[in-house]
Amino acid sequence: MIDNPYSTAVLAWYERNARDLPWRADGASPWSVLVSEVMLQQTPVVRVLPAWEAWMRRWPTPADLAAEPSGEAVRMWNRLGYPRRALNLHACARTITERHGGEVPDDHAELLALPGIGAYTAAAVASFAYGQRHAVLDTNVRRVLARAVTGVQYPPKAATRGETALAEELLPENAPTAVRWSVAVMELGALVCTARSPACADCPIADRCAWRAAGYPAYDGPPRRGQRYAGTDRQVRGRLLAVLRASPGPVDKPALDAVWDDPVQRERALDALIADGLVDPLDDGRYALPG
DNA sequence: AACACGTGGGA
DNA sequence: TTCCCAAGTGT
Repeated sequence: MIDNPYSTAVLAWYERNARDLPWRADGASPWSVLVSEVMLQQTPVVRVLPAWEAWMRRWPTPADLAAEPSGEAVRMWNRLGYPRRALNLHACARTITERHGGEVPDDHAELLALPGIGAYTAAAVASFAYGQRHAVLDTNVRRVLARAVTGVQYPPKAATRGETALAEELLPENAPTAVRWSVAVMELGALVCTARSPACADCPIADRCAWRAAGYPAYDGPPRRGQRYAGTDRQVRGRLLAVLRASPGPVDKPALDAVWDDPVQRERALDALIADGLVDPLDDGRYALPG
């Protein structure tokens, strides 16, 4: 049975080229899949691998993490980036423990209600942890579909209804096949149909690729300006949190003041971290990771 | 609907 | 060096 014009070739390619990632192993728990998906939000696989191993070794179940203060999750997060994801995971663990009997929910809507779990992650966990049929639309899938089907170099900056409709239309009917298709397209985007230099010679669907057929027209949309980092509040927040993570206990204000010259920006960043729940201001004037 | 939100590696 | 990008989410 042919589900879409690409499925046979893509599934066969995945069969031979899938990476051996631990969260794809047969025995991988739903919790371990959820943790991997959150860590992989905007963070490359190679950097997630060791962090995931350490995290799962320390907190094999949601209850294990729920029993700890949130600051331990932030500390364990180390330099993965976007540390509020650590807070989200901790909050997920508490909710799962208190309201879902300690089991990661298998219902898409319940997953979506968890903190830090959006459209992509809910679909990914329902698919990869529970074998359900959902359109999984991440940056890899969006790029592959933009090229192979739509014939353009890059998808729009934000996912559109049209992209979601297309992904659902291409999704195989049979649930296990749909799951396989989803992970296979993601893998194709990650390994072959990459953003900068796609390896079209290795692509199983190059002969049906609309972008290739059109002669690889260059992206012509509005300039996609990257976000600057140096000098931003984000950089200051990063430095502040690095000091807290490196210290086994609370730190004095001067230790934090030392990371950035501009006091206005420094205070603004610290206040924001406190508001976000990533830093705890103690009564004695010192600061700590949240308890 | 833009924008904020970390970090590091490759070209 | 600078810029782009990496399994996004929340506001």
